[in-house]
Amino acid sequence: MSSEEKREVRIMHIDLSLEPAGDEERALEVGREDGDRQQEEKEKEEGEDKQESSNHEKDEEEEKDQSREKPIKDEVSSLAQDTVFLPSVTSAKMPLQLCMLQAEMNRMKEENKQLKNVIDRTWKDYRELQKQFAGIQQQDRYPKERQDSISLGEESLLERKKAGESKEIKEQPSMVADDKELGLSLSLQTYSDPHEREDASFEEKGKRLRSCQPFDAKLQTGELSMTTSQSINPANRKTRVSVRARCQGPTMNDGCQWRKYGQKVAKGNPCPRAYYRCTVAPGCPVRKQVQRCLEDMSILITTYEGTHNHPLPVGATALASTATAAANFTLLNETNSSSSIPNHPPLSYLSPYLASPSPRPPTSNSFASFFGAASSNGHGQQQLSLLGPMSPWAVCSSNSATSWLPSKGIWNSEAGKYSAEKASAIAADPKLTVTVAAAISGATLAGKDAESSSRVRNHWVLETASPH
DNA sequence: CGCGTTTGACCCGCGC
DNA sequence: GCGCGGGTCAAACGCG
Repeated sequence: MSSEEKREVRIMHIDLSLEPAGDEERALEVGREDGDRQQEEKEKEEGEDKQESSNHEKDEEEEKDQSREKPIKDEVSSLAQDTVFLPSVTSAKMPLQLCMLQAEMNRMKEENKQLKNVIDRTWKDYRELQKQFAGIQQQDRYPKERQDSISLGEESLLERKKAGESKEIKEQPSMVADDKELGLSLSLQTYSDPHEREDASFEEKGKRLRSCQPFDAKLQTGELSMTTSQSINPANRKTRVSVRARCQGPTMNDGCQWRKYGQKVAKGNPCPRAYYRCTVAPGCPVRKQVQRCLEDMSILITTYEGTHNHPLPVGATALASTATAAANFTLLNETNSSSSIPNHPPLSYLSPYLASPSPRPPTSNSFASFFGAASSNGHGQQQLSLLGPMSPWAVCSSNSATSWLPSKGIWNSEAGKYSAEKASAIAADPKLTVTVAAAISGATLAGKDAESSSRVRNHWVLETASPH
């Protein structure tokens, strides 16, 4: 072992960071280090036996003796020097010194053990609390939930949630924080009755604003994820897309230019809601509302409304594409299930150039594996889970992070028979394939300055409400 | 000076 | 009819 390596070992031993992520690794390192140190001690002793002392060397020892009386932090650095230069040092006083060193080492080992115990206890408590929290949330919000999903080689959040409830949380508490899981969901709703739209849309919106819902647990633990919800009102041809994003800045940078025209404090949320108008082109009817989530101020809820009357910047195209995908999904399903709405309005809330309300007959299942699965609750609401790696595509002014939270009580046991059918039908729509792919690639583009984009995993949920 | 933001007033729909 | 709440308007203000 080289002197540099030995010095590094010393430094690592001193580092007793309480970071949970590297706990086990650090423990291993400490173990290895202890082994190394024992080896070093043996080497020391051997070196002592072999070498005779000289006056010059005695001087060195005396200097070292003096250094022993220095504070511990000085001693630690001198320990490294001891280790490095020991082979050339011999002394009759060495055994005493070694005893002192070993005593010190033992003391530090004890300290390490105690700290490790503290960390372990803290983690146990944390896991227990997380388990309880997940259980409570499940009881409160998803009493009869059923979720289907197909993973893309990566385990679905929903799947994990379904299979092990809080198993993941229980067994891998650091996973959520470590993986920086990125979730994207598209929530898309259509209403034949304006009142129904108002009620359902705003009620749901209100619920989402008031509470951050189950997946927010992940958000709160540092997950990067995104939520998009879209509601379409055939009556007034308006599209609403809601995007949840963890964002430090006042607004999300979605690629468009916006001008603020109002601000209001909405009931139930002390955080003011800001109103923006698109200024990319004069007369563009698109507006957006921006409001912080009540329960997690770091989450920004942005709701877009209307259709752009101009081409979009690249950054906005990604978002638009994803929204269009959601819109197309609804169209497809409505068409397949003999929709009561014969002619759909342009569905892209962001751009008419991206809207493509022309579903095609299923020709391929190749995309089915990308999408998780679609299901229905038998009340006209459908949800599609999809998974895929991507980078954050809506970039906050500071960084990007996004998240999604499913609406309440979406799933039920009747969903199964819809799932395969719809997943393949959706998958068969080339336009959807293209738009989602565009969203993903655009995401990478738009989110290039987002942190940790290489490690993120995504969870998408597409949710629709058919006007039956 | 132009543009964007702020903020109080106003409008409108809804429920009682 | 009245009150409430959400959404919008527009004058005032700030900034580059």
